[in-house]
Amino acid sequence: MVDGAPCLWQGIGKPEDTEMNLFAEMRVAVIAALDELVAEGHLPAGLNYTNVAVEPPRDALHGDMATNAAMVLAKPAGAKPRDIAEKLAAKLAQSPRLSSAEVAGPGFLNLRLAPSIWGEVAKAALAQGAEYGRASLGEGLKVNVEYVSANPTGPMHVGHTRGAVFGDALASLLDFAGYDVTREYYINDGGAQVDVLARSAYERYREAHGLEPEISEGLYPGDYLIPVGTALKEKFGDSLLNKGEQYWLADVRDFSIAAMLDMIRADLAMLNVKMDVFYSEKSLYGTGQIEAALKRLDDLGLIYEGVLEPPKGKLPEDWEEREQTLFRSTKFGDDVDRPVKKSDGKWTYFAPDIAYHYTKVERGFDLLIDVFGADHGGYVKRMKAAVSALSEGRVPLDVKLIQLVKLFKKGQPFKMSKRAGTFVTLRDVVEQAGADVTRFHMLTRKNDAPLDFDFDKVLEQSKDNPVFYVQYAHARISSVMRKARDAGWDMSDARLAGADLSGMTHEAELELAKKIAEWPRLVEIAARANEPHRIAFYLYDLASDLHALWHRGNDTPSLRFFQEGDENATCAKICLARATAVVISAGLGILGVTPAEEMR
RNA sequence: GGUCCCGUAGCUCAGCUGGAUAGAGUGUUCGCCUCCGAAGCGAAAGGUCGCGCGUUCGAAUCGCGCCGGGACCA
Repeated sequence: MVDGAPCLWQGIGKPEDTEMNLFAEMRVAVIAALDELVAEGHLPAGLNYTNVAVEPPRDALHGDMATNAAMVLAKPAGAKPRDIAEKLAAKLAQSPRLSSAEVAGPGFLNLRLAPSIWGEVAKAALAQGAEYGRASLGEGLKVNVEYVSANPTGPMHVGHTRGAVFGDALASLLDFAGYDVTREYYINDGGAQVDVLARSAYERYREAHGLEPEISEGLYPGDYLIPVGTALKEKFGDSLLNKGEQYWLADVRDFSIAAMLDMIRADLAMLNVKMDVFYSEKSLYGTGQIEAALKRLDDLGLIYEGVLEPPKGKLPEDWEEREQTLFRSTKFGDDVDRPVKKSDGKWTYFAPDIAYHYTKVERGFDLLIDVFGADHGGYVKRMKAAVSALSEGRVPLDVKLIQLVKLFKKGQPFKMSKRAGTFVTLRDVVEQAGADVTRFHMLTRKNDAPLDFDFDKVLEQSKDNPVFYVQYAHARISSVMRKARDAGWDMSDARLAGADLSGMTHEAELELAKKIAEWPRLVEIAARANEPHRIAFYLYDLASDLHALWHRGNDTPSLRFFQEGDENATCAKICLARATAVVISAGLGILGVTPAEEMR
């Protein structure tokens, strides 16, 4: 709300924390009015208002917002919906912020806001700038979002790219919705695969010495290890040559992991993905942390020695009909209990995962989110079981699975194959499409739906490319503002905030202002659902309204943003345009996309 | 065999955690460039929301069961 705006709800009181969310504000007013009806004896006391909603109606003809209050409360209040709605309408109609309140259909109350509200919305967006729409939904709760977590054994591919973009955008969205977010990457540097990495790099090291590398089956054949071999030679000279693995494995492994992580960090930077914490799996070993986590489970009576039933169908490779140490994950909804220590006394891969998540619980997070590739779907139940057990139900773990990316070139499917050398890395994608385009496009689909990525389509500059369409809207606003400044006029936010918007009455203008008014509500909905793609769709709609208004200006000069020779009128028009740009910019910011100033 | 996801206009997909006559883009048909950036705009046509049962004032949305597609266990 703009500073100094009067409290306009007569005797009802305006909530302190509405953040110019008209829908939240109106809901508070509706509930206040209901309370008055209770006080006056028209409704019984003790009604539950949780299902009372104030929403935009599907059909704009019904007004600006609608409430279902009368229908929700009819039964518990023992009254007819339309009777309640009539009384509620009479109460609300007293507000100068409403121009009408009409009962419709089975008991909807359709509300139409006073025209002056829309100007206020635009100015509120200007005044709050990048903060407009920021929500307090998260109440400062500490949430840990773990994403990417690619093995440090090679470059990241397209699948990682989508997970990285999704996790990053989700983290930003939750931050904007009022959570205290930590972005985290779990480095799988403790398992057998990093030994394979070391052996592969060692062959490249031999190659750097002019020897023929023996890249046997099971080693990583990629060219990306050639520079690592060269670097190993620079560091160790020939001191590692012709020696048994026990002499060099640890050194080469540490060196190679560091090199891979450097590469991964560079890739993430290219994609504009940020991390707060890189958490090493290896740091859990030899420090008693795995033991501590399992002791915790043991203390809760959830660890036992036992033999698992053989699974139906084909036997998994790691199944053994021997006694091993098991975690009673079935108590928390898993299908079978899971081994944490094999019969030979070694940890299973699950054990460090448990310990790692235990550190998250111990680090005081209120909510955990893991972003996994869809191929890890099988681990979801056991991880949830572990976190639920370790935190005694206090900390929820939410796992977001990222579906496959299907690549296309000129409309033709583009198969990835390591053998054929058509392995598409994150770097390939970003170099060809650009970080902004890649990010936006990957966020135009729900995380659990497959995504088509066509290198040609995403770069197309046309309306059917949402990235372009949204960027173009922002660029147009910048363009018209440049034009106004070139006329020698002050277009600062401070000046625009003083604009007289009483002339903003055309349907196309109001449409745009109403869309801007929906932004705070949309942020909450998207955050609640953990669905950043909703931001992308909203931005497309917003851009569409901007473009529509722009084109109206072609036929109707009075609707143009630039009003020749009239500074005050231009100021009023550009106030709305600038408010639109503020929201586009904030929305793109959540998606991690840079707003364009021009489209050259 | 089991687990998870999906099924909405010819095609690609949204759909507000249960609301009114289900929406965009694309494609088809029609109208529109002397006009702030046509790199488009406006309009029309197009749907048994996979099928069935249930929950209730009210279901594309929630539950159960089928059918079909995908991913994973591998």
